[in-house]
Amino acid sequence: MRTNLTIPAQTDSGAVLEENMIGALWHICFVANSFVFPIYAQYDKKYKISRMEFVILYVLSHRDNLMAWEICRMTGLPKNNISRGVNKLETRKLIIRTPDPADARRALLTITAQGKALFDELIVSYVDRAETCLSPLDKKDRKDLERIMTKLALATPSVA
Amino acid sequence: MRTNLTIPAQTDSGAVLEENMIGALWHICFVANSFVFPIYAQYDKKYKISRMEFVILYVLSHRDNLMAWEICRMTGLPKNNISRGVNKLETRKLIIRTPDPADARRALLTITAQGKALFDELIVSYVDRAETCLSPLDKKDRKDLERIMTKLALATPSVA
DNA sequence: TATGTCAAGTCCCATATGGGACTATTGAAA
DNA sequence: TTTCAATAGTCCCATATGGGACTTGACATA
Repeated sequence: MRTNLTIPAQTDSGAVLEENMIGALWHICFVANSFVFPIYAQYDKKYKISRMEFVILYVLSHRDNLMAWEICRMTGLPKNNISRGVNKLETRKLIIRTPDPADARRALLTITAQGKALFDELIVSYVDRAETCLSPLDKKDRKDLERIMTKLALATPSVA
Repeated sequence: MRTNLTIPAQTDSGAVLEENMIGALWHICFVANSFVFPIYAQYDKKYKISRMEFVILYVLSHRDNLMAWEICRMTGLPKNNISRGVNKLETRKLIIRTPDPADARRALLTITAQGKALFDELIVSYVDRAETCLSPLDKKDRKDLERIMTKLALATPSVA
């Protein structure tokens, strides 16, 4: 078991933000990593689904007919990685790539019934883990968290 | 420029959580990645400091006389990576490893003046980026975010 | 129809990452 | 004092990752 001494945010640098905001971002990263790590490990081990592949399935289970670069934009992940994931998912018939007849560069991606079925299986662990991780939060905390994170996600500046 | 269509959280799985909590965690991961990615790229390019090395410097600039495994616990990062980082930082004289005379397995890590100086330089970008990323939040949002993320970080279940 | 530019993906390669085995040391039990 | 288990850390290796060059196609301008 782990005691998780998180670190008090105190730096010597002339911080522009209140110092605790540095800590808040540190904690966001820590929580994000701690949250997804075991999930991806399990997906890989149990389903041979990589992080990239899961992310693609996640996006496509919400939005149909997307191009690869749109998934990049929505996830902030590099296009070569997404490209690899798309190819693998296609060969496993979990998604379908429909070439756009009007523009040969483009291909629209759609999740298959098979893909959706797998995703619905995957998301169960995701929800379980979310339940575990968010259990210390009460109703109000959750509302606040949702509001704030949505605000941040919508405004987050582009990753190069 | 990026428009960042984030994804509405709606899954078919019988979610235990309110569905928006799945979205909240998705957003946490997205924000965390988008936040740190450019920073680490810059650290690597400009200072030849890797993510692991920065993390170690960060921790050691807050707490002295730590063992490597304590850094692992505080960051959730695997011990071999931390080990590599520690070795590199030691050869660059940014930290000092003091063997524990009472137990030859142990070594206490301390940041050097040189290391602290570098860290103070690094943290400036970190704060800048934090300022950018958190700019959509008002005072109350920030307070809430800090409170909630601290709560989460303290309670986050161990990573395998 | 040439020509330059941008867009969507893919490929290649060097490096980062993490699992698991291994070493060395300590402390406890027998 | 041997044996066993646990601890701290390192090593080895297979894979994941991301930068950047490259390919192909579309479209604008001439």
